[in-house]
Amino acid sequence: MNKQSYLAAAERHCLLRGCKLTTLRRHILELVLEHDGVVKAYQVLADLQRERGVAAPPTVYRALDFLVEQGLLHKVDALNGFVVCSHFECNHHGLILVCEMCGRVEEIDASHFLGALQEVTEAVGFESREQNLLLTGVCKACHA
Amino acid sequence: MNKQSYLAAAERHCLLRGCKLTTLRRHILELVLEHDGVVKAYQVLADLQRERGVAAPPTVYRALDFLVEQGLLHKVDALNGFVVCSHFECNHHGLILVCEMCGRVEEIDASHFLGALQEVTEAVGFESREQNLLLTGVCKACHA
DNA sequence: AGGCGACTGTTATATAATAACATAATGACT
DNA sequence: AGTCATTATGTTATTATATAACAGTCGCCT
Ligand SMILES: [Zn+2]
Ligand SMILES: [Zn+2]
Ligand SMILES: [Zn+2]
Ligand SMILES: [Zn+2]
Repeated sequence: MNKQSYLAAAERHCLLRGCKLTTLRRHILELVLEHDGVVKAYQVLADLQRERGVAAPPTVYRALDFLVEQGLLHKVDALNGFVVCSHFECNHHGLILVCEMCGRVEEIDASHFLGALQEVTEAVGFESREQNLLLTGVCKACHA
Repeated sequence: MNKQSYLAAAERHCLLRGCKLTTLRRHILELVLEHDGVVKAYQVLADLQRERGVAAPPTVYRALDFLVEQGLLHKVDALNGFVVCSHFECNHHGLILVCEMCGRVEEIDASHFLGALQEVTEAVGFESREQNLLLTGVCKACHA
């Protein structure tokens, strides 16, 4: 999926959810899309400043939080970063693999697995919030 | 397991692994043990300062990193915190459930799951580093 | 027009983590 | 014991990450 159609789909996705992908939010989503893999908030901030002049952290964080909330991005806690979700339309349960060396991200479907996981947690009365699990490690390429 | 026997076991554990639980590291482990659930580095720092006078961040971070490396603590990325591992001696694959509301932590064994998980990731050539998985959500008590 | 709710701008600050270098303690070897 | 390498700790400064708080703007409804 190229960037233009991704952005169009993202816009539809937000509308369906009753909220708006504003110019700013869309801009920031574009900036994230420019990168491969994990992107950091302050990197996005720098990009934004380069393109638009002055900008402050809250501007970026608010937009990123919005995008995460809408499922367009996933937050990568282990790296203080964000990654694009490439299949936000299906109600997926993804397993996100982040390479510690190159920063590349691979999101694989693990619905069956995470369903089973949910059973385990529910057995102890725990209601899990996230539907996307994240693992850090070393990818195929870097692992050689 | 009470604190004294935990600390003794921790000391043995380190020796077996060919490194030392020094006075400082032990002290910081004790400070973590004082709390329930997730503890933050700067909280430990404050505790240390209260007990010992002056102390700086690197002192705490180095000790915490050591303890994580030895498997005595787990790092909770999602909350920038640390939790005690209560069964570091068995070669466990734990699933750590962190309550977003109260901060309490429950570590349940999920070896069979994580074994299956490993198979999935290996299928795409990814070598996962962590053996302990973390989920955030809402615990039984807070969930009512 | 007026008021409301959302989004955004702006300034300041809080929180988390590390770099870089200095000093001290430990242990191996002669 | 004395030398030397290694590890651990102290110290200062800085970088990185994230949020609070308030002010202004804009579209929309009445
Ligand atoms: Zn996804
Ligand atoms: Zn890689
Ligand atoms: Zn554990
Ligand atoms: Zn709770």
